[in-house]
This record gives sequence, structure tokens and C-alpha cells, in this order.
Amino acid sequence: MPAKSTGPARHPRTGGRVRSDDAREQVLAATTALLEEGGYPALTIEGVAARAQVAKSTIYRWWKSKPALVIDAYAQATAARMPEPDTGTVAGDLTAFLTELYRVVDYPMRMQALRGLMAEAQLDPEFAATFRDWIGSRRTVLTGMLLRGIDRGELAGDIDLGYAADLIFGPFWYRLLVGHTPLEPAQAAGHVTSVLAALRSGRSPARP
Amino acid sequence: MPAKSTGPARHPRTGGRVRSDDAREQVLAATTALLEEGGYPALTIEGVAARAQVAKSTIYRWWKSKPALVIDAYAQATAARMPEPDTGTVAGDLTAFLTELYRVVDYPMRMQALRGLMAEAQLDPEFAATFRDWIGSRRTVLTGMLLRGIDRGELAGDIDLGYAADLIFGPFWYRLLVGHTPLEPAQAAGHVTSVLAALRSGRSPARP
Amino acid sequence: MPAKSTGPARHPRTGGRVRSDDAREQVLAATTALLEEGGYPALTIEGVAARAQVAKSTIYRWWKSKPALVIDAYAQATAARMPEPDTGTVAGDLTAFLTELYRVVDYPMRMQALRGLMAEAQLDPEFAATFRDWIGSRRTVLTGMLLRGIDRGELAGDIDLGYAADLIFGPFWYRLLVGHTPLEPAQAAGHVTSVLAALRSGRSPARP
Amino acid sequence: MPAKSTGPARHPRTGGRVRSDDAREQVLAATTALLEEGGYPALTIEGVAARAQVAKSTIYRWWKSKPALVIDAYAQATAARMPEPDTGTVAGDLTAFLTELYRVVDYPMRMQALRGLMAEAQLDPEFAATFRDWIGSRRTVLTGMLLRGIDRGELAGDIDLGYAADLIFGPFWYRLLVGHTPLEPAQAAGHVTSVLAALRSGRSPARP
DNA sequence: AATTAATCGAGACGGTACGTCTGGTCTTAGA
DNA sequence: TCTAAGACCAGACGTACCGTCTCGATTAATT
Repeated sequence: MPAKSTGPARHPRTGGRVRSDDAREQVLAATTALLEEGGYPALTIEGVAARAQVAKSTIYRWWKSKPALVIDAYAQATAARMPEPDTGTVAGDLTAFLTELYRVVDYPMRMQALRGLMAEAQLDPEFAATFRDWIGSRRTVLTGMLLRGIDRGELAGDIDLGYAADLIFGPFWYRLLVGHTPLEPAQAAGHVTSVLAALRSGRSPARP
Repeated sequence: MPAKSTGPARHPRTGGRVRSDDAREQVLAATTALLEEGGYPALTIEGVAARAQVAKSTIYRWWKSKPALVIDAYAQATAARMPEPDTGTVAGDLTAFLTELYRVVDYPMRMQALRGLMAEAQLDPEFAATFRDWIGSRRTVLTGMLLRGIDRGELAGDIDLGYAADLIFGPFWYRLLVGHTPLEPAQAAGHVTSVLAALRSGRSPARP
Repeated sequence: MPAKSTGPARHPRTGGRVRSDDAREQVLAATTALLEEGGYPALTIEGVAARAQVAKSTIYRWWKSKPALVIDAYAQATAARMPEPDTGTVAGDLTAFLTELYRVVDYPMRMQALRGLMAEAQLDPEFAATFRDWIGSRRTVLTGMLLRGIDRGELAGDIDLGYAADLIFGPFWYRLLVGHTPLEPAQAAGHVTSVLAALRSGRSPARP
Repeated sequence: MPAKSTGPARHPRTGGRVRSDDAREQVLAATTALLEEGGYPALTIEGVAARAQVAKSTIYRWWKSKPALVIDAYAQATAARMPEPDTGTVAGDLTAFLTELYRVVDYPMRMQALRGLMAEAQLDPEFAATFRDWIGSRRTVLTGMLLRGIDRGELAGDIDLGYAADLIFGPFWYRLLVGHTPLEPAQAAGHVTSVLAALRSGRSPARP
């Protein structure tokens, strides 16, 4: 049950036309289609409205901005795609998680969405907070794996979880955004090995 | 040798008014000022023109887009600020380099510029190539340090330089762009330690 | 029946905000005011938008060019001003019609509009067609008077109506545009006398 | 040696490079060519400069505006084309004169020039005066013919020469500018007949 | 069944900045 | 001192979307 960004009952209704689910789906589908066809910059609210046969005001009623719309479309597209892996080892969990993450390149829409959202977070301070939370939720999943590794004794108890997450996600985003080197799911395992070595290299570096 | 993005003599001149250096400086100064005051999204060509007391067409004559302008203003602002360090050890060089890099947070203009440029690279395919080259030049400086480390025997000769650069720059950009954790120059040393540990951890992970 | 160039219901509405009559009137009033103040060449769409407190896009939505706007403003200004005269004689009708026409000089806005529209018709081929039609409608009014004269037996049935209209309107426009001699309503009667003499002088001259 | 609007030596020269007659001719030729190809509106000083391989400033040095340039080019094109006819009768003179005038339609450049100049006279008050003088010179030629007719006794001595000129030129310009009816040299004779009838119809109509 | 209230599509509204264009001026190097 | 070249300031152009706002028409849940 993904993408609950617009709750079902925000105030005690006493009548009135109910929200059209058809419209909602049309909008998300149009967003996805346009993202794939022209990329994030070519995506406009007007374009989505036209494509979805929906009024602009209907879009603005349910989503407050273009990135909010994209974040919903992205969530719908990846729903139930990322079950938290549990392979029994940190290396296994992380590798599974990262491999799936790197697969983003196989889905133009996901790639455009991620790049566009990151761009928008730089340009729209209001969205930046939302984006930060969204990123935070992905980080939480990852730090959960690390915590299980600590419980198992695979990792020291004092590692800096935040720094670990940066070390894992940083290079991914950097490659995705700059595009100097293609992302390949096969790179995930090697990256995990490196990161684990770094984490075991000594005291947490962020705050000595 | 700063800010040569617009060379002084691109074709053999045979007459014609010479480019106004005053105009050029006014434009870059206005860009810097506006970046500091309102951030990248509030920066507009019209605003720069008005602030610099310059015609819009003069800006468009020398810079093909807003990010091209910002990249020049950034280069001017950081000119001669980053001499390539040479401390005798890889760790020392990298730490010096990264410490200076992390200082970006002390200069709002530099921070706004970096974030805005990365955003623009996602939105403007034409600029993306320019940006990639620009990023590449920074990476080259860094890999130069690593190569010297290899020469000195501090690092194995088969490490993946590209991956190393990703590992170093990735977390920096990730923090800069997401903003979940503040950047602090003091973190640089710890990060270098981690990265070097990762690089020594085994075979190059990217392409075995 | 004034100023219907932008009809109130051009296509069967099925929803949507209705056109703002206030905006329409503000625009036409601003056009008239600016015509009077600075003349046709100083009239700009931007100026009208600013004066009328209206978005430029609103103007472009309803008028495709500056002359189209002026033609509407002119029509509004002269609405119901020129009832077709019916005095019982050709000479009387024509004199009344021409006298009113010559009064254009008393209204700077009308004079500026006429001169500007004629100029624009030379410069903008697309508008030329519109202008020709507009001129045609004035000619039709005039030839209607002549036709009544033929019915009454005042004029021969074989006169060239087109040529007659040229003979009547030509000198008016020529004076208006060149400005070598001031237009005066009192000249109308004499001109009519001359023209009628010319028309009675013999066979239609244009195509024997 | 036509088109002396820009004399060869306007102030007592005291040395320096002499005016390039080649440049002058190139400019006028380019003006004529562009008038024929794209009409008056497509004619720009920049275009002329490019076509004539001449600097914009060179054009501005010798001609103060676009219409001044066109008026020179027109004069050059029609030089020695219009000898004042002397057939022995007013009707003959006028018909010869008008027939030649109506031939303008056979020369696109002349037609474009006339229409453009008239348009410009409406838009550029400074040029309007020049244009009025230019028009005046053509009127003088015509009134000269009428005066000879008075001398011969063909016309009454008290006819209004100015009005006569308006009656003759007005319909010509009106057709040329509006374009509702094609101009044809064969129409000249009939028009002359009509006008003479009008002039003989009675007292001068302009000022009773 | 009538009422009420929130939805829906449509599309006009005021705005802002865009990138282009032309005009007319000014400053060079070279003839 | 002129010429060609071309940069300069200025400002209107017409376009694209933005986010807001009226419309009339639906569509439930509540009376």
C-alpha cells in the first residue's frame, strides 16, 4: 500500500463528491510516461494535465508541486519492489540492497525521477525538507541492516552509522548525477567490500 | 591562471570594439552577489543584467546559459585558492585537499554555486556535458595525488582510480546536496583514513 | 452594433472561467490613452499591459498583434458614432458621411489609430488582409449610399462603384497620411460636388 | 547623376580618407535588392550592411535612418525615368504622367519603397517632414502641368491646385496602400478624364 | 427526493523570466 | 580621417509555465 502522501480522510466529511481514483491514476501514469519520454525537465504540470485529461487544479489539489508529484509516481513505480533483504550477513544484506538500487539504470523513469528530485531539492527549499525526509527513510532501512550486523558481532558497536550510510549512498548518487561512469549492478558487491573494510579500519572518523 | 573560460583572442581580430573587461567583471560580481543574497534559484539573467548595469545581450554574447555564468563566477571566486597540496604522503595530500573542499560551507556563494550547478546539470542536458568536464578536472587533481602515492609505494598499483575518486567525492556531494548532516572541515581526515583503508582492502572492486 | 471583433461566445462553452470584461475594457482604455499620449509608434503591448494592470499573455490571448488591438480600440471609440445617414439625396448622404469622417482630426486618438493602422498594413502582411477587410466594410457603407442614388435616378446605373469609393476616400487618406494640407470637415461638401461631377462625366473609366 | 541627398563634399575637407563611392553604391544596391526580395519590412540596416559588406556605422554616417536610405535607393532606381511630359494638352500630359506612375506595380522595388516610405512617415515624425517635402516635389511637377493648362485656357484660372493634386494622387496612393484593387496603367486615362470633369464642375471646392 | 458539499474538467487570469531581435552608439585596428 | 568589424546599452518582442481563480456540471452522503 504505497504512496500515502495524500491521506484518505483529512477532515470529517459530511458529504460531497469523493475523490476520483481514476484521476489520481491517470495523473501518476501520465507523470511516469512523460518522465520516460522527455525526462524530468520536460515534465510540466500543464503537460501532465493535458496527458491525463485532467484539470490543472485537480493536480494542484492533491499535490503541492511537481516534485511532490514525481515522488508519488516514483513510489508507485517501485512499490513492493524493495523488500528489506535478510541474508544473514551484513555483506549479503548490503549487496542485495545495493544491487537492487543500482538497477535504477534499467528503468529510465526511475533514473529521471531520482535525478530530477535531487535537482529540485536544490532549487526549491520547501521541497528540500520533504526530500530530506524521504532520503532519511532510505537511510533508515540501510542503517537497520548495519545494526543487525552489530548485533551479530560482525561490526563494532561504535561505528558511525550516519557516516556509513554516506559512504554507501554517496558514490551511488555521485555517479548517478554526474554520469562520468555508468552504474552497474555488478559493482555493488565490490563497493560493499570496500565500505566494510573502511568501517572496520578504526575509530569512527566523523566525531573522534 | 583563473577563469579563462572566455579566452581573450578566439579568432584573429581585424578590427571591432574590444571586449569590455569592465562589463565582464560587473557581470561576475553581480552573479556572485546575487548567489549570496538569494541563492541559485533566485539568480536570473535579467537580475544579473540589472545589477551589473549591463545589457542582457551582452551576457548572452559571452555566456550561453545561467550555469555557464555561475561556473565562471565560481572559478573566479576560488581562483588561486586551491594550490595542489604536496605534503609527502597520500594521506596528507588528500586531507589537505578535502579540508579545503569542505570549507565550501564557509562561503555561501560557493555552496550555492555547487548545489545549483549540480541541479542544473540534471535539468539541462547541454550543460551536463560541460559540468561533467568540469567535475572531471577536479577528479584529475585528486587522482594525481593517488598516482604519486602509488609511485611512493603507499598504494597498490592496481587500485581503481575512478572508484577511489567516487569514494572520496561521493559522500561530500551527498551531504552537500541532501543536507542531512552538516559538512565540517574537521571530518576530512577521518574520511581519508576510511577511504585509504577501503582502497587497501583488496582487489579493485569495480572491475575485477 | 459596436466592436464585436471579439465576440462574447465564439465556441460553445463547456466550462472554464469566463472572459473578464473588466480586463478587456482596461486594455482598450489603455490603448486609447496611450495612442493619445504618445501616438501609434509609442504604443507597445508591454505598455498597454502595464497601464491596464493586465498580464501580457491576456492581451495576446485575445488580440494577435498590436494593430488588431488598435482596430478594436478604434471601433470602440467610434461605436455608434457613425449612423448611416439617409438624407434623401446622394449629395446629402455623402456630405454627412464625409463630414463625420473628416472630424477625425478633432480626435487625436482616432487620427493616430488610422495613420498607424495604415502604416502597419504596409509592414505586416498578415494584418494587411484584416485591414483590407476593415476598409472594405467602410467602402460598403459608402457604396450603399451610391446604390440608393442609382435607385433614385440621381446616378447612372453603370458607374464604377469601386472607382467612386476610391475617388472619395483616396484624397482623404492622402491628406491624412501626408499631412501637407489640414483636413477640415467643411471641405467635405465641395469634395462631394466634385466627385459627383466626375462620376457623371462619362463612362466608367476603370474598365471601358 | 542622381540622388544627391548626400553630397560628395559637405564641409571643406582638410584631409583624411575620402568617402568610398564604392561603399555608397554597394549600400544602395543592397537596399534595392533586399527591397525586392523581402519587401520593406524585411529590410534592416544590419541586413544592408551585411549584404553590402559594409559596416553599420558607415551607413549611419551617410544616412540618418532606414527610410532616408530607401528614398535614396528609390531615387537612384527611378532616375531620369520621369521626364516631364509635354504633349500639348492637360489631358495628354496628365495621362502620360499618371500612366508612368501607375507602372510602379511593374517594379516590385518601387512599389515596396513607396509603401514602406509612406508607412515610415506615419511612424517616424522626423522622417515625416522629409517625406512631405519629397511628396511636395512630385506635386509641383503635377501642378506645373495644370498651370500650363490654365495658360492655354484649358482650365479655369481659379481652380484649387492643391485639391487637384489630391484628387489625382489620392486614389493612386489609396489603391497602392490598401491593395483592394490592382493598379493598372490603363486606368490612368479614365482617371484623368474624371478629374478634369471634377475640376470643371464649378467653383473650387476646398475653400468656398 | 431534496439538500449539501466537495469534486471534476475547462480555461482565463496576473505574473515572471526566458532568449531573440533590432536599433543606434561607441571603440577598436587597419588603410 | 575614413573604413570594416564588432561589442555595447536599451528595450520590446512573443512564448512558456507557473500557481490561482472562476465557471458549470457531477457525484455522494446526509437529511
